[in-house]
Amino acid sequence: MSTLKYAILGVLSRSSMTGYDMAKEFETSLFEFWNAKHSQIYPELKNLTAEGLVAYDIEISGNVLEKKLYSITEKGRQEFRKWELTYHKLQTASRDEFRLQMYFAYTLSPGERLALMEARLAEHRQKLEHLKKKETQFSSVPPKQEEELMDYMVWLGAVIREEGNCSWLETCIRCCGET
Amino acid sequence: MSTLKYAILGVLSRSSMTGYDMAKEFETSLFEFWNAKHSQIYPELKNLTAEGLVAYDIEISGNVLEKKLYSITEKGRQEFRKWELTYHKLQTASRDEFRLQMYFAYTLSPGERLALMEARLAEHRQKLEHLKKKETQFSSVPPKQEEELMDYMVWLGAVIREEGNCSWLETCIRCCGET
DNA sequence: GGCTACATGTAAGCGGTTACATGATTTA
DNA sequence: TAAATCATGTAACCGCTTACATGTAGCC
Repeated sequence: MSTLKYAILGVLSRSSMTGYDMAKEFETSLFEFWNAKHSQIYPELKNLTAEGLVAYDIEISGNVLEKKLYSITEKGRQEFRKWELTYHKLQTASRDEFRLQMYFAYTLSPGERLALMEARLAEHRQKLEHLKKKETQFSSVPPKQEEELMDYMVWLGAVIREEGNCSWLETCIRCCGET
Repeated sequence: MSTLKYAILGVLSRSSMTGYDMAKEFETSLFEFWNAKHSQIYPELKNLTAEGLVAYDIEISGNVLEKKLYSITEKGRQEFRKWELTYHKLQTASRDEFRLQMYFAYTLSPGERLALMEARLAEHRQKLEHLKKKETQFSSVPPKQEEELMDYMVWLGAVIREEGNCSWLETCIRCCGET
């Protein structure tokens, strides 16, 4: 069973929602480590329903619009817990176009190389800044409540990753300057 | 044009080789930031040949075996340089099953959570150790020669990434211990 | 002679993106 | 009443993985 299915089960284990809401959930809360568009979510929800891992109630919004409010079933919770307990080995590093470009950047002049790295650093710094603004959403650091603690941990993971990206590029830029 | 094509052009800009050699090159030198199997490489080389960006000479190995030794063409070099000079914006964060699992780990007991994180930390520490062993391959730190300098930079990027992963997990584990 | 590595391809299938398609509800 | 958002789907396509398929060369 693909990871997307577990992502959906996980989201539904937090709270019931429509496919539409779920697409927004991926865009907002999960975007740092997973993503899925509605075109992938709707068919997957259909499959999960067929497998009995989720179920939906139809809610009427306004006069005629039928919304499908999905919930996780007991069978779904069991299946999800099995995945959640399984340790999944580290996969091969994900594709990174920028690092690929850097690897071949010996063909560029120091100035051309520097321009790419400065642009990248600016983006990572902006992302880091954006992440740090979110720190205030936590009641304490680290939070005591379990659900919030995990939110904090993945947030911290993103912060540390961005700090690493920044310090890497800063070092690279310093190296370039010596040339 | 997909990134794989530029990866291939980049590899061939370093030195001419067969599709088979290239698959090994991806497995060894590039695996930290890109990957491609021979089943993807051969068709792509065919396309690139049709586009006139690469060309091959047939070499006879032994008595009958025909090897295709691929080289980048001048047109290929131009096309590659254009890509190499282009700044490509930061994409949405790549999918990370472990972080997804952590996000939902509030459903687990502290002990169950800890087991996952300890296992992960062990893998990252091992990878970091493995990376650090490669430091000796550089003539100096940082290297003066351009090609080696870029090898060093991507290596450093991998080291910093792994150090970040380790320190993130160490913090997470410490947090768990306080619960 | 047998095993491993070299060498080149194709086919099926999966996960994901982009685009197509439709219509209701809410808000300005 | 127009625009933005809510809401649900399908279709075509792309990049990549796994498996299928074949045969040669070098080494023990």
